[in-house]
Amino acid sequence: MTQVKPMRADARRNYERLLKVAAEAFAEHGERASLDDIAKRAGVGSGTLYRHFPTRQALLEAAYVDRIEALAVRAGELAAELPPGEALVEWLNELCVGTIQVRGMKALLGSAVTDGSVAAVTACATSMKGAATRLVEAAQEAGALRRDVEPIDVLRLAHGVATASELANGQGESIRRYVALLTEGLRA
Amino acid sequence: MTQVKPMRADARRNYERLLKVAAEAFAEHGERASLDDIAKRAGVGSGTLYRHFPTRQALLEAAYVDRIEALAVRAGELAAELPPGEALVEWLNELCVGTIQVRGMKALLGSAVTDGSVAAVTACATSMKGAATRLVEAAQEAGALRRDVEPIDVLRLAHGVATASELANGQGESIRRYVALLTEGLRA
DNA sequence: CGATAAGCGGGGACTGTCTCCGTTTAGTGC
DNA sequence: GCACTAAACGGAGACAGTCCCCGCTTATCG
Repeated sequence: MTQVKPMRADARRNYERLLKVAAEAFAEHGERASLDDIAKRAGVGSGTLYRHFPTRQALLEAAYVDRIEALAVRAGELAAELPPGEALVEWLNELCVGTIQVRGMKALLGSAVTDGSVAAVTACATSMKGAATRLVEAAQEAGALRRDVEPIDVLRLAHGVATASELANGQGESIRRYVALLTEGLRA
Repeated sequence: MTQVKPMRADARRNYERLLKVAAEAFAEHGERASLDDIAKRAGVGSGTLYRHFPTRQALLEAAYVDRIEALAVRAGELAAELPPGEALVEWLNELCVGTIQVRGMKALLGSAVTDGSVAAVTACATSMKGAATRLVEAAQEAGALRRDVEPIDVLRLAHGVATASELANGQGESIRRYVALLTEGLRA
């Protein structure tokens, strides 16, 4: 997983600058921020950007891995603090909020749970699925969640709920209301 | 609503050809089909396309109004055939299926229920909201639907569910399962 | 049949993606 | 220090898409 050969100093510098600039750009302009523009703002040529990150997906993922990891960690914390059913509900809430608040993350999380996409097996997809699986299984064991749903279903539905709240443009606390509706439907 | 002055014959011909070609193109390539390409395939210049349909939205809407109207009509039929609660559930099913099966329609329906968009007041948005309002109110009166949801919420959630099923790429009858989960959560 | 305004259409400016390849430079052994 | 080499750079340019502008064409009407 880690670098076999250490990167050259200039390469590493550019890589890091790109990541920083990309996170800003995606936050500012959403997932469709101009890549050449990101390269320009990072003070590198577009060739350099595309060498480090062959696809928009790759850059998006690299820019947000830490946030994804944080969500996965959060799943563990909630599992330790709350009863299984509540832990799942609370995590879904935080997941949806994150999906919407951090512009650009929605596209990333969406592709992470898309079936049939080649890019399906990525680091963040694995993290998310792992976290969801633990919470879902615990909730099912505790009898707080119907047994006919898979972790991936829960992730997809969360993505759907985030999409729905997005349509409401944050009107009337829609995220919490919609998540509540979802968890109502998921209850055993 | 109707044309104040009748269109010139050539204008009407082009308008109609564009509509036909656009429906095909959107069905084939999704909502992002190239507009210049549609113009070319219809045998007109791009200027002509943009004059008739100033935005992609406008073309999308014009190409699919009939399908939207059909859905609205279907709402009426279901309301007459089934008890209020079931009518709503069945309609949501058909709505979601349509949203996914007809490529390009998702974008249109999505923007129809987006809050804060300038394009919000369009013919298809009005139809959808009307149909949803009737079904939702009837279901609430019959005690089959929670009273704390608005018709627009239902439409948005349906859109979310369609998005979720789309992520599953039609695997395992996901549409019906997800709609069932949604309606479970919506029950009074 | 002409006049005329409605309508046409494609050239071109612009923005974005992504590749290719000549040039630069970090790292290494001496 | 110095020279060598492979790694890395960067930006020009091919390509695709959007959208506007404006000189030309043509349907329609008196």
